[in-house]
Amino acid sequence: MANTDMDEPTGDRDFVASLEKGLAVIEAFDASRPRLTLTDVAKLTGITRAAARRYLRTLTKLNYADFDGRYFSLSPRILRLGYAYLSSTSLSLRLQPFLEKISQETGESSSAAVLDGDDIVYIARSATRRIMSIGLGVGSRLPAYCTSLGRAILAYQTPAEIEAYLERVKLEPKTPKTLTQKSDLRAALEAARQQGYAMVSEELEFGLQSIAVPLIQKNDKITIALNISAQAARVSAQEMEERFLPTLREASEALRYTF
Amino acid sequence: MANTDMDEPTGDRDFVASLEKGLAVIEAFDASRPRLTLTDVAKLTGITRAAARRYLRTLTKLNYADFDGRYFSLSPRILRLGYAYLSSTSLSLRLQPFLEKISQETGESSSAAVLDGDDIVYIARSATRRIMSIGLGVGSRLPAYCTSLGRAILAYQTPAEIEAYLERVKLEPKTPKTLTQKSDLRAALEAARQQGYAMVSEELEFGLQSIAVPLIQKNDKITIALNISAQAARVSAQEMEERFLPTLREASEALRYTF
DNA sequence: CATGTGTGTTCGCATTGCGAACATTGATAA
DNA sequence: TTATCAATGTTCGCAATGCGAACACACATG
Repeated sequence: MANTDMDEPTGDRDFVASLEKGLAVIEAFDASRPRLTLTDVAKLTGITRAAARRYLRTLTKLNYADFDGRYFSLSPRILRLGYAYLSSTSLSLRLQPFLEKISQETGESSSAAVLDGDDIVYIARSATRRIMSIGLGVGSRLPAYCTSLGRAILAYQTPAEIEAYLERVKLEPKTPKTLTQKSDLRAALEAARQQGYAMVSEELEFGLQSIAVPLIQKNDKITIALNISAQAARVSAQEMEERFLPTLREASEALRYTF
Repeated sequence: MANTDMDEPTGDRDFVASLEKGLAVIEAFDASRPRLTLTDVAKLTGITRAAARRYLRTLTKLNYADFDGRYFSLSPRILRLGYAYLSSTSLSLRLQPFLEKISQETGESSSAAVLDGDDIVYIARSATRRIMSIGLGVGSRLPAYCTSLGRAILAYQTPAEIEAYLERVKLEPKTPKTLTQKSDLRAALEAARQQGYAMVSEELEFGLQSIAVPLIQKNDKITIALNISAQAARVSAQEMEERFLPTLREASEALRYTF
């Protein structure tokens, strides 16, 4: 995920380009690239090898990264950065009891996520059982277009924001059921907005079904949603709507205006 | 948490001081300080107001922070930084199934944590029910000295590392039962090392009891531990040892050398 | 209304971080 | 085994970036 917009001169004397590059270096690491040489990081971020070397050595010196003589890897201290956000908003802390209650009442997994760019990020989760092949802990991110959480949030953005999103998003099929036509996604978002919830059946992953509602924050802002997920083979869409939607709405209502 | 060691000239031309300051700015935010002015950040980090202003504006421009005209706050994008670590190590992903199995078998909450400095950081968790007053999601941190996870890891550090840790740690009492004598903690760590597990009863929080075992990583390194927590009123220490320890040991054995 | 304090901003300048050139290492071909 | 080449890591002269003292502004207080 090379951050090529670093090349754009901002002409802004208040901008600290070194911080931008440093953060890009951190984000160069991911599941497919857990250990990187300085040349790897230079290629992924578009900065020179000399610069990559300086940032990596700085991160190592500050204990945010480890070095084994050739490869760099991130260290647990990096979690302080994400924790700074989670603790500062207390999102997890305040949402968790509601998600656990939902899980307990429905016997299914429940999550909350926030929209960040074109992705949703999980900020709290209560899992009764494992129904997905990928682990979804706090901090995990998924594309918004094919998740009920993403659609429940996107549906409440301004028409201009929705159109801008539809224009730039690439609707990659995750399953044969994934909506890949932008007109279809636009209609699904409009429907979600009308009915006050979003339902996604096997668009993200085969066998997975989920329903989500938006959480109305202060100033009627909406960037958070709550959901319930279940296996499509065990729970039909109609059951989700009849059994789970009231529970979600109750939780959302209790949390209205508290964020 | 002012980072005053930034004032030390490192004389190191490979060190990027701007990155150090930028990361310190991010870490200035926490639960007690979710929204800060640039003057607040300057005070907390020890940098000038002008510098604080540049870093905060840079973070805002990169969408890592928000600005309302006077106050700055972190944005969800910051979670990408912690996610870079979690996804790169796949720790949560690989540990989660084991913790869920432990939770299912024992009916109690199970967690995994990694040692980072003098704290433990939660990296995976399976909670059957809420038994603590504080939420403990991934990224949460607790002091190592009064947690079973912390002791299960500390017990396996080198004697020099343990002595260095005992010298610098401040054993603040969290409850009347917290060990506050360093000789007592040293003995508890030695006992944990001998018996292969650590047990903590109501030292972190009243009514909370937990048992943890270390996870032996590659090269016989130990920086991760697994635990089970329960309410002291419901489960005695002896029950934990008899019923829960085998389950933990089994999981730890299955994961031996895989990290 | 004047003064003092706290907070935010500017711009001349020095230090910091840059990257071209060099050094080292490892792979490959003869 | 040796020479050559490519890839990767490192250095240091230098200019651009980030610094902070001084200034500007806003608000509180007497």
